[in-house]
Amino acid sequence: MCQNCKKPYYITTAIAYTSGKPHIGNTYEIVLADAIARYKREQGYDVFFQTGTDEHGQKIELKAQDAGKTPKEFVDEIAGEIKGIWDLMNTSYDKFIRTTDDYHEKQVQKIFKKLYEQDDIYKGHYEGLYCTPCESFWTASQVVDGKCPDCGRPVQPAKEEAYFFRMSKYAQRLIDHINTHPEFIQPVSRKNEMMNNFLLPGLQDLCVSRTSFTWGVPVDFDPKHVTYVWLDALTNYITGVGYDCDGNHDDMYNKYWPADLHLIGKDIIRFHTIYWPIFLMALDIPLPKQVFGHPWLLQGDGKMSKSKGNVLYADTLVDFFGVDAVRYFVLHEMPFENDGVITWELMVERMNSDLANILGNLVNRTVSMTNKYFGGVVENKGVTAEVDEDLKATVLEAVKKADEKMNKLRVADAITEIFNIFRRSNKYIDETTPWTLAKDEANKDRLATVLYNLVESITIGASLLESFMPETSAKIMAQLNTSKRALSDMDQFGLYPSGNKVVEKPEILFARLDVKEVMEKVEAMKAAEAAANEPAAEEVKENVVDVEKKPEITFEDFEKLQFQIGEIIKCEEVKKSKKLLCSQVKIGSEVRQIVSGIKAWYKPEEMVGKKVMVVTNLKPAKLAGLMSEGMILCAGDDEDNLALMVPEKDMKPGSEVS
RNA sequence: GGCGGAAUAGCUCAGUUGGCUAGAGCAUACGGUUCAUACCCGUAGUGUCGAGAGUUCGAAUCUCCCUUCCGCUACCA
Repeated sequence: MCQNCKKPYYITTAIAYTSGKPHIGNTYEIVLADAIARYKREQGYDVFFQTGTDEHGQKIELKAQDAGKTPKEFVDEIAGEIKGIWDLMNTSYDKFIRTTDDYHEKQVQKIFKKLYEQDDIYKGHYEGLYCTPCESFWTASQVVDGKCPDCGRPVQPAKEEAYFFRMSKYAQRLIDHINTHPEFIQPVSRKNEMMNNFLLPGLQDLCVSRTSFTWGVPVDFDPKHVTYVWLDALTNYITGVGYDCDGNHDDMYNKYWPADLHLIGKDIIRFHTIYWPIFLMALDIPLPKQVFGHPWLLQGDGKMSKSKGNVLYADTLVDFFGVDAVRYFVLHEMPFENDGVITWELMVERMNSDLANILGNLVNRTVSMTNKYFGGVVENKGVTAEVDEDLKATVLEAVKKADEKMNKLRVADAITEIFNIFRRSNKYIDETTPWTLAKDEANKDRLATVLYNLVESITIGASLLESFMPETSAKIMAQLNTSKRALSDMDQFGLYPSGNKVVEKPEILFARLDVKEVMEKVEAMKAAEAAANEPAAEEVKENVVDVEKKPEITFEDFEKLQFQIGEIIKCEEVKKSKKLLCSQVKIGSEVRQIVSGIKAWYKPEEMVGKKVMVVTNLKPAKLAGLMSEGMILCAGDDEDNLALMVPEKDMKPGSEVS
């Protein structure tokens, strides 16, 4: 590499799934990546920042169908919406890749073929290990007594073929890599989880193709298969920079791969730290340097979900607070390892105390005083006092500390360090009391120096802020009539051009908000939304769950099942298990013991007395050491809600359901 | 059930290899100030550092045990 060339830095986010509009939790990731990317540019790296969309899969095929669109039309629309939000948030990505881009699909096909030809991928046969009703495949170790671990029915020879990747072949190499590169998985606590749960017990082979749907990248040598999610999605990180399976890589690829950082949600750490590295090993490509699984941004009243009506979208928040306030909030409120919380009240609080009071007001009072006492001219007269030293030290120290925090990806902590500059500056005003100095002409030069020091401190602080709040940073620079200070110049204090003139009238950067007023607006907005959704038939369509379809069965198959009403007469927790409840259920004249995995949704005492629908001719099985003679039926959706099936009228226990 | 982590002020958390009266922010109360967006600055706090035992001159920090919570995972008829 040449001496004058900047060091490359390649950062990616996960690609967003185009099944719907991303909420603020999803948006957090791109903002976080943007802050890191912008900061790395400040540090002098040649940054390439890639994001994009994951657009294949059965769920999208079904959603498109419901919307009366082709899958491509559907994903075009959603991808556009996602890109719109990324742009709204002022994120500086260099590339927006879509898994439906033709160069990507082409490479996925080549990669699939290559891996197949070198025997890393093989066509699987599930003889004796396929459960037809569950439409699931099991490995020998998963099958219990020759029966499906899911439903307990005997597993049968394969009916559907699929391609598998031999994960175990590379497991040891990956274990060694992780052990010798402690920075690879961040935060480190995740490393143990991956090791103990997957790598050390032995990796299962991974299914990499599907025949049950068609909206995907076809396997070109066996077209009834489409590539299943991970081999398609993960490879975006290399195809986006011009990887070519035949070796004719784009220069971009040679320059930027291996990636410096994959920024992803903690839910997909496994795929990025196990499957992805192994795919790369199979392709004989270097591994990314670091994978950071960030925590989640949660609503105060639980996980965001449409049915709860508590989903927050970036654009809604921006309407209330503005882009930079939202950026500030998600970046500041999210710790490194634990989940962060977002509520309207917290947003208002941060907005008022940090942005309006500490930062906005500081700029405002400084500019005002400069105008009032010196007609806007900022001049360093060099009349120093002891307090100045502490101010300077704090400012220069904050620059260093923020830099250290950013190098460790501690973005929230870095912001806190920057705000220490503003806090210290406010204190400096109180210590120097410019309004007192102004009363005596003899102190004029001291007063000028004080204001110069303030303007200089704000210039440095606001320059640092650029990575996190670019618009605000620019606005402050405009008010101070200067340009952004380079990071490399921040090791000294006093570069603000003496004699420069600030704007005449300070513009309010962040207006204080009244919590009550905001909450009233929020309630009004929610009410309007509810009213708009209520009568609409689309609502029904919107609020549905799509599940993988099971093969058709005959009436004879159905007749094999027996359903009856059972009354729960006793119910207690299964102590050994986290999820199980053990119920005594009266069905006709007999009482059966049934174990169900519903502890998270129902307390034993609220189960008692309920009449429920039971599958009564299911073969008894042992669960956590207890016999279970049947199955209590429940409905579950994609948002983790669960409801018992109870008869619409009161029925006698034992009544048959047909 | 397996593996891992956590428990510190009202709230959110920080506390490096054991070492002086245990810290920050927010919220609260009181005081100061008036350049500024009723802002800013200062002071005050309360803490059996989850319970118990141990090692040590000395433990928030190390060991053991208990309780509670969380994460991943298995099971979830």
